[in-house]
Amino acid sequence: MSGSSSSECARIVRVLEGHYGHIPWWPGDTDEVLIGAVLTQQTRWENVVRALGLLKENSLCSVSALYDADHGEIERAIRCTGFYRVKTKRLKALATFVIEEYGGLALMAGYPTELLREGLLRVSGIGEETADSILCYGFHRSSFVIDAYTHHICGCAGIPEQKSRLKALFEEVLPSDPGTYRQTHAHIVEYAKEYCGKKRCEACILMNSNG
DNA sequence: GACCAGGTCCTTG
DNA sequence: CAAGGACATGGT
Repeated sequence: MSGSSSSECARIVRVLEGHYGHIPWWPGDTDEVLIGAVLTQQTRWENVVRALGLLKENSLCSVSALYDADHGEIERAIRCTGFYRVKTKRLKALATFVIEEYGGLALMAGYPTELLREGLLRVSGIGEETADSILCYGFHRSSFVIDAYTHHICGCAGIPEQKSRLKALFEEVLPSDPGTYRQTHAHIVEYAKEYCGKKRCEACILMNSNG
């Protein structure tokens, strides 16, 4: 608890890897990851899964289908994720970006990570976390995701930094391998869900006392 | 019934 | 630039 921030990051990565090992996380094709990344904004993943199921039943679970769909039918399918009106607009904006700027996901996949990230951040409703989730889980790029859980856990571990700083720290510490990026983020979120209660956060106690 | 969830945008100070 | 509110449904 007295090391540099980057060594603290490395410690988190090491400890959680030992604790969880490999866990499957965010399976699904690129279309599904893009859509899920928007739907999960400020929303429980279980509700996102339901919405993805409804989208599939209505043949709407793809970027190209959303591009063609009416707002009403999208809203109906994703209502259970909350913020359904604004999320429908965001999905439409994202689909429009992918189709009109790149001609589809397959072509988009041929471009470098930084270019894609800049583009995604220009889409209304796509912020840093959503963009990085799309890059990391949808396009298998080494772009580390800092979400609320990660931010919180880093605070527990004695790294009270801004999200942008944390992203740089993890990217400095991790090997440049997309699989490791995905796995590490998954570990952190699983750990947070397991140990961060509402009233008292057990993770803060565990991570400070011991490695 | 209050409180929170794997954010982002817009408005204020 | 930091802080606060809006967006909305579903679970505890």
